[in-house]
Amino acid sequence: MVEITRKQREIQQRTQDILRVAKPILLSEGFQALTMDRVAASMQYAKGTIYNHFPNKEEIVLALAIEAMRLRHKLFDKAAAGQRSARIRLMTIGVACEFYTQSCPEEFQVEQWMRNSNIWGKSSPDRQAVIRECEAGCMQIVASLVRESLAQGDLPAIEHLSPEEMVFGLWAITFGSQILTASSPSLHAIGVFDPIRSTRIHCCRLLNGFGWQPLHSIDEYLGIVEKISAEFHPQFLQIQREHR
Amino acid sequence: MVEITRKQREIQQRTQDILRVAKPILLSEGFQALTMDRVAASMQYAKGTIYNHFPNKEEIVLALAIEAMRLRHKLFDKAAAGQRSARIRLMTIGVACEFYTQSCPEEFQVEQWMRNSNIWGKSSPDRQAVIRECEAGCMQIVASLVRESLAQGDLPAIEHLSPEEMVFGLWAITFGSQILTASSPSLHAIGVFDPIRSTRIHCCRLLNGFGWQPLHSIDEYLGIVEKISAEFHPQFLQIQREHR
DNA sequence: TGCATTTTTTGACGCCCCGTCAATAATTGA
DNA sequence: TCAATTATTGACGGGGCGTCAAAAAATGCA
Repeated sequence: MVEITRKQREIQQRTQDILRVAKPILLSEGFQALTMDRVAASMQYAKGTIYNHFPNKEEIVLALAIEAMRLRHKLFDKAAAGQRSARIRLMTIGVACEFYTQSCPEEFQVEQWMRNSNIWGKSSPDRQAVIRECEAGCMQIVASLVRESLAQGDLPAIEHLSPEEMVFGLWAITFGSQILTASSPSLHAIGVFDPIRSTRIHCCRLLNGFGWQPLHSIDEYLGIVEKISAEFHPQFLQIQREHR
Repeated sequence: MVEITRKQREIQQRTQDILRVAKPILLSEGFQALTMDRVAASMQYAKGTIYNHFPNKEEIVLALAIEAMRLRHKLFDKAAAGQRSARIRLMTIGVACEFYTQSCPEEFQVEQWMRNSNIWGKSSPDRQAVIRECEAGCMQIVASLVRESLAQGDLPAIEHLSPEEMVFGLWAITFGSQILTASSPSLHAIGVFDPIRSTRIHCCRLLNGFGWQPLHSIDEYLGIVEKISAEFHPQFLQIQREHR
């Protein structure tokens, strides 16, 4: 079962090689520049061989997206670990999101490609399922922090929102900000100069709004986030490196 | 100058006809099903004629997106008009967003296609500029409500955020929620059953967090939003109809 | 080692789409 | 009426997708 022949290893390796070739093409020239012929040619294989690994080019993008989301998941895991309060660990996840978007721009970009309905729609249910699992996994990490706080009493039970719905709010604002930042070049022109800072502030307001103890003033909050950021940056970098 | 010959009118009409033919193809079968040959064939024109109207199919999508965003803009205008307090009118814009996403799903969908980097990247700077103007116009409507409230004293000047950055927060959470709702079929499985209600609550928290008077309890807020929704729904429907 | 069988690789092929452009048709206006 | 202008047409070159029969390589068995 666990036995893997040399041949099988070679094939797995080639799958990796294909991804390594495809990624820069996708990132620097876009999806439509990513052609099977081109991938094959630049690896000195025939096109048919590439099709042995991926049934179409959309699957290549999804495979890249799975790698990207695994990295995101690892960052979340690291952020959520440790002995600190759930609120602090939640903030650390926010920092992880910032790290991911800023220091892993390629992975972030790949995630955006994956959300592209052209691509998503043509990919296989199998890979779609993996991605959904990964997404749900990330969600679970956050949701369990919320539940932990509820159990601890730091976070009052709220009649209006389930833990998951609270996560949904944080998720929406973080995700929405990042998408807008990435896709709205007019933001700066419009008067939003430091979207990361704005997003932090909005998250703080949301957490305080939930009544999540201890409440932080904006300045306190920003200070703590800075400290967390400085502390975790090297660890996140390490994870990013290990991710190959 | 204002004179338009019969011929020119015919041509403008045909541009419209092309859009009417293209829209359902795009919406029901996706971008890749939208081919110039197909559009031409289903209108009984030669392909070249279509190319006289649009230099490529991406432009068709952008033209549809411009129509969609014009509708959005009109809804925002209606929502922001009237004599009520700026806070209420801002909430009405939130309701307009909900209406747009739910009752104009085709337009909402087209906006998503437009954001697709394949499509955006191949379209002309002219149409891109129109879209950006439209986006900025919507942003301005909201930002001016914020400024109005600052001037009135309902909204305390905040040392941390400019009006635009406050809008950015509302925009991010609304937009983020809608995108997640539209593109994350796992949401329901994850425990978020009523994303619209959740989003309303998060917006309320944000507004209260800004110290925007009068503060509303969640229940008050939800009640007011319901009332606004009931009141404006017919008007919004009217605008939608007039929009052809 | 030799040979038959299985597995893998290859690239030409059919199909379809894009965007062009010379030829044709329609319209205009004098 | 007819020359000049404008609009329409669809065949064409270029290129990508995904397939598949044939060729090559690897494997296993005597």
